[in-house]
Order: sequence, then structure tokens, then C-alpha cells
Amino acid sequence: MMRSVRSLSNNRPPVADKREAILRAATRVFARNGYFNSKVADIASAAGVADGTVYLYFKSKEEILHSIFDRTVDEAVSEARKQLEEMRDPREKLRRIAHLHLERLGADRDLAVVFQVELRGSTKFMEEFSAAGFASYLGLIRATIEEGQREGVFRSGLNAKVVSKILFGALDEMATNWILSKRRYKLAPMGDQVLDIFLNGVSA
Amino acid sequence: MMRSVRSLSNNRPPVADKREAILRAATRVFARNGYFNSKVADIASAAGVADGTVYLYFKSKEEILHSIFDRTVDEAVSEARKQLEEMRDPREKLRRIAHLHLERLGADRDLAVVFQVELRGSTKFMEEFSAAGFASYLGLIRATIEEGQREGVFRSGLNAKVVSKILFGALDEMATNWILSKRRYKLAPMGDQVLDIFLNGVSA
Amino acid sequence: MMRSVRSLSNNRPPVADKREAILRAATRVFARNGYFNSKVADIASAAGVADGTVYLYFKSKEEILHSIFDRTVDEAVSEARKQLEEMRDPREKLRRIAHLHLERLGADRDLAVVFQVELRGSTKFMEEFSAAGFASYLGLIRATIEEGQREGVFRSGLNAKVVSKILFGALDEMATNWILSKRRYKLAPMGDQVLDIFLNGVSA
Amino acid sequence: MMRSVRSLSNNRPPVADKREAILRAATRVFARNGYFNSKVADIASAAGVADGTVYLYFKSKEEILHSIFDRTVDEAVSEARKQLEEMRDPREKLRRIAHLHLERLGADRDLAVVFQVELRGSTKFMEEFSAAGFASYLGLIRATIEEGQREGVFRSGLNAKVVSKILFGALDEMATNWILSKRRYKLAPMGDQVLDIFLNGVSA
DNA sequence: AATGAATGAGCATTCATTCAT
DNA sequence: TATGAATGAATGCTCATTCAT
Repeated sequence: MMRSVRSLSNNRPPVADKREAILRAATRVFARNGYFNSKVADIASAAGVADGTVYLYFKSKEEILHSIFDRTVDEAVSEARKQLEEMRDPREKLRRIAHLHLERLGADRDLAVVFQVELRGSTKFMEEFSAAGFASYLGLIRATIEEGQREGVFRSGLNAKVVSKILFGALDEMATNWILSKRRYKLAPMGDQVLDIFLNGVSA
Repeated sequence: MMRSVRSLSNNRPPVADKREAILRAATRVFARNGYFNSKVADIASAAGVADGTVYLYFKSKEEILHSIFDRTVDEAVSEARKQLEEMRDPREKLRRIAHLHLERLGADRDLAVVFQVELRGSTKFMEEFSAAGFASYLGLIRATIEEGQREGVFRSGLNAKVVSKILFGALDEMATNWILSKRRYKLAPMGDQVLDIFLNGVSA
Repeated sequence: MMRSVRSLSNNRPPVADKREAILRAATRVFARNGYFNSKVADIASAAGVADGTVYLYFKSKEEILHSIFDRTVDEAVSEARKQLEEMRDPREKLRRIAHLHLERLGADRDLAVVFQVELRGSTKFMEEFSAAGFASYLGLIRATIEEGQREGVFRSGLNAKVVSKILFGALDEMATNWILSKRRYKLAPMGDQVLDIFLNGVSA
Repeated sequence: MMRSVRSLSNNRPPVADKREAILRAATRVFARNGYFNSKVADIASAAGVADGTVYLYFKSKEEILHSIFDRTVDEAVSEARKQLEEMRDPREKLRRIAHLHLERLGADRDLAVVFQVELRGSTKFMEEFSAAGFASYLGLIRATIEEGQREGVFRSGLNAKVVSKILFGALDEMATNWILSKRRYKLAPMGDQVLDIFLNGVSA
């Protein structure tokens, strides 16, 4: 009986706890030193575990980087999907996507650095990156644009795939510049200026 | 004797020759293996010089990467400035900038890979990157936009700095996607689609 | 309840069971991967116990190797002693020793690999090896030879100690070659050829 | 001209010198600590070179061990071949082989330890070992025995292959015991006792 | 007794950089 | 200028062993 109670309340802590701690520590360490200059030992000590423990949860240093990406994109996509469900206006949907995008990165500078800088540093990763979650994220934008085209809100002559990249690229650049800027400002509001121009540009 | 003949018939300064050869070799090597996985010995052998010779022209491996960037941006900016001089319409100027941007990267895939992928992999570099030539490039776009605003062609309510980043971000994303895509297509024409939306979006 | 039932129906001491299982598993694992490349975790899983359990029966990985040796030599020596008791002719005794020696190794290739290869890889072990059971094994041979000398069957001018090493070395080489050979043949019969020459060589 | 003179007198020193030094140092280090417990850093420092230098001459730690073996066996075989050339009596030839065998190992205890102990510690190596130089060494003994059989000096009923292993095994055991023994004695003279019995055993 | 998660010491190898020639 | 042999600092990962449960 004790066991079943414990099982319910204490099922993943020992595992999930450490995995989480390592992921969080790695985000911090990668953001500060860069992926290649970060030592696994740094991550371990930042996470409060022994070096070897890292390898109980991740196969390699590279897998840690991948996991940060995967987890974040998965969360972002599913959160966005959920919020978009109850919305109708494609313009509003794009605004929401942009807002969520910048909000999430703006809320965690370390995560933003990893996404905007560290994840870009290898073609190999960029390719997998492109193949996996990134595609589903771009697909979300694209579907909304096509939806708007069907509804006659956006110009139908545009290539939705290219258009979605334009929006993504603009948002991505906002995030990158925000990271590099010394002056601190809020990232999320930049989305409005991007959307203003973008929607104006694509509207029918 | 062979040597003296070669000296006579070969007017290019041997120094510039080798510097150039190393830079070109490094672009190729970085593009294929990634910066961190590229060995200085690989670059040297690809350039046809001894390992140590690399250090007669560059202080370090990192400086080679910087030099690739600097040389290209300097050329790009001065070429753009030259061409823009004889133009009046801000819209046409932006079209020209976009075209030159994508034309240059589209003409040299290795260079494009270095610019879109390898140069992004370190915050440190991104910061210097931002500080140096990149700023002057963004400044070029920004000046053109402000010019358009003064002439009443572009909406005056827009923040020219942000607007220039949006355009850059969109073009940048086109370049990155082009590199990662397996299907081969021409990069430069993508500029038209970007400009269509962008100009539509910012026009008064 | 299950447990008590199992306890009742299972007369073999659980301790000896596991110790045996670990020893057997280790012989297999060492033979296949070599001592240094074998992980304690492999042995544990091959034995069907948890990693930590191994340390309830053995102080260290090295002690497992020693135990394999000790158990086998002890068995071999006592079995040989027992069989020799009822024999008189020193020549027949040596034949029996050789036969038992090769029979035992020939019956268990994994054990043979551990004896002929893995046990040789450390001076430290070789020294203890020499000191312990090995000495008693060589002593058995030597005593038989001295016996033969006293009886006038073997030449009395020979140094029994050296002679016993010669016989052991020849048998040992048969075993090593048998392991390394790709072609499968029976090991035990090789003993006859060794004894033929050996006895011929030492006979008075 | 200078060059050709230098080439003649100074062709390998810088290379051969260091390769030699590393090989010698490795023999010493392996003999004292065992192969698996020897660090490449130990070998390097014992050889008076930097760690990295070791890898300019050897691909890996394992290759160093192989090289020690190869060099020694090659030398031993060619030296033996040379000396046997001018001899006729097969019995004398075997005496010479045994003498050279034990003489060489007896003259360099470290080398002997590597040969008798360290080289035995891995099936993988033992197999290559068997395949390469070792085979040619055994072949030398075997050829001499067959020669003796043709001349009617040795019993023709014996399997020369097995007989050669018996002799090798006996000599090998002398060497191993010599290493393990605390009491210091000369190794080479043991060969006479082995040959006494062996020749007696195989003679027609 | 048994478990297996956690530990952390240990190490072969790489490679940017130097410098004697 | 050019060379390339030599350097040695740097680190991801393994795995024997421990110990709380």
C-alpha cells in the first residue's frame, strides 16, 4: 500500500528531476560558453550531479543540445496548436504565433541564446533541425497563411511556403538582434511591428 | 631556373596569392566540415601550403573565419554602395540590395554555408559580427528606408531600424533555407517574392 | 508467501547458487571479450543478477578472475591426486595427468581461453598464480617424476623440477594452440603425442 | 651535394631515433606496469618526448605493442635463419634455435616480460600474433625437424607440426618461469636441459 | 540479500600553435 | 618566406565500485 501511494506521488522525481536539472543546467552553460566550449563536467556540476550521471540520461553531449531543442519546439508547437484551435481570424492567428514565439524566447535569455546562436553552428544539426520540429513549426505558419488565402484575407497569388519563411525569418532576426543587443528591451512587442508590415504586405 | 622563370611570369604578389589561397581553401573546408571540425592542417593542405605557413598570414584559426566574413561584407557593402549611387527610387534600391545579397550567396554555396551556418555558432563572433561590417550593411538598408520615408514612399510611422531588420531577416532566412534544402533551385529569384510582400507592407 | 514456498522447495543454498552463476557467467564473458574489456555489468547481467550483487560475492572484478582459477586448479589437483592414488607406474601417472589436463580444458573452451589467454595478461597475477595452485600442480608432476627416478624408470641425472616444467610447457602449448586454431580438433589426443616424445626423452 | 651527403649520413636519425626511443621506453613501461595499466603519457615521458609525439610514430597504444613484437620476431627469425644457413646437423640447429631464443629473452628482462606476459593478454592479439611472425618462427623449427626426419635422425612417425609446438612450449615455459622466479639464474642454459630430453625423445 | 542509480577517478587521443632549420 | 616536426593542454566518456533503499 505504501508502495502504491509512493508510486503515484513519487513516480518520476528521481529520474525526471535529474534529467530536467541537466537540461536546464546545459541551457545555461551552453548559453554562457557556447556549445563547443562547454565541458560536460561544467554541465554536471551546474546540475549538481556527477559527471557520469549525465550519461545515465543522455547518450552524449550532442544529445543534450538536441534534447533542449526538441523539448522546446514540441512544447511550443503543441501550445500554439492548442491556442490557435479556438481562433478564427488568420491574421489574429499569426499575431498569436508571433507573440508566443517571441514571448517564449524573451522569457528565457539562455534558451534564446541556445536557439538563436548555438543551434545554428552545425550544418548537420541544422539539417536534422530543419527536418524535425522546425518543419512542423513552419508548417503551422504556412497552414494559417493558406487558410487566409482560402478565406480571401491574404493575396492568393503568393507562395505560402515562401511567405511563411519570410515571417519566420523576420521574427527570427528580431530574436537574434535582441540577444546581441546590449541595451535591454522587451522582445515580444517587436512582434507587433513585424506583423504590421507583414500583414499589410500579404493582405488582399 | 624554373623558379626565376615563374617569378618573372607571375606578376601577382606571392603573398596575396597565398593569403587568397588559404582563404578560399578555408571557406571550402569550413563549409564541408564545420568550423570546429575543420583542422588547420586540412586548410593548409587544401591551400597547398605547409601548416606553419598559415600562421604567416593569419594569427589564428578564428582569424581566418573573421577574415572570410570581413572580406565578403566589405566587398558586398562597397559594391552595393557603388551600384546604389546611380539609383534614385528607394524601392528599386531595396530590390537591388536584395538581389545583390542573394546573388552573391547563391553564386558560392560554400561561402553561403559559412555565412549562414558557421558564422552563427558563437556568441562571441556574433557580437563582433554585429558590431562590425554587419552594422554597416544593416545601415545601408536602413538609410534607404529612411530615404523612402522622407520621400513619402514608405509609411513614416514605421521604425526604420526595425524595418531594416525585418527585411534582412527575411532575406537571411531565404539564404539559410536554400542551403538546407536538398532540392536545388535558384536563390536570387526568391528576393522578388520577399520584396513584393515587404514593399507592399511598408508602402505609404 | 511466494518467497517462503520457494525457500522450502529450493534446497540449494541461494548463496552458492549465485556465486556459481557469477563465476560461470564471468568465464563466458572473459573468454569472449577479454578480461580488461569485460564489464562487471556484463557479467552481472549474464548471471542474471544486479550489478551490486556481484560485490556481495566477490571483492572486485579481479577476484572473480582469481576465483575462476582457484576453483579450477583446486578441482583439477584433487581429482588428479585421487586418480593417481590407485596407480603405480609413473609413466602411466604422467599419462593420466596429461589426459586430465587436456580433457578438462578441451571440454570447456571458455574456461580454456581464460586459462590460456586471460590469466596470462598480468605479471601480478602470474606471480600469485605461480605461488598458489600452480605450484601444487607442478609439484604433482614433479613428484611423479622423482618417483620414476627412484624406481629407475626415468633417468636420474635429470633435474626433476626442470623436467616437470618441460612437460607442463608442452601441454600448455598444446592447449594454447588448440584455442587459437580455427580448425576444430580434439585437444585431449594431443597428450599422447606429447607423452610419447616426453617419456622417450626421459626414460632411463 | 650537401644534401646527398646529409641524406646518407643523416637520413633516419631524427625519425628512427625517436621511434626507437619510444619503443624502448614502451617495453620498459609495459614490463613494469602491464599493458593495460601503462599510460601513453608514461611512455612518452620515459622516452623523453611529448605525449603527442608518440602519435607521430604510432597510430595507437596498441600499435606500439604490436611493433615491439614485430620488430623482435623479425630480428629473431632473420638472425636465426642466417646462423642456421651454415649448419648441417638438425640436432645442432635445434640447439642453436633454442639458444638464440632463450639468449635473446634472457638478455632483456623487460622484453621477456612483454613477450611472456603482456603479449598473451588478448585473444585478438594472440590470433594476429599466431598468424604473423609467430607462424614463421614455428615454421623454422618445424622445417628443421622435417629435415631431421628425412635424414633419418629423428623418428619419422612423429607429426612435425606437433613436435615443433612441443619444443616451443617447453622453451616458452622456461622463459615464463624465469621471469616469475624471484631467484635470479641464467635463462640460456636451461635450453640444454630441454634439448637433452627433447632430442632424446625424438631421435630415431 | 538484492538492487541499480549514482559516483568520479582515470586516459587515449586530437590539434592549434610554435620554432628550429 | 616556408616548412613540418614537435609540443602539451584539453576533454568526452567509461566503468568499477558504493550505498541508500
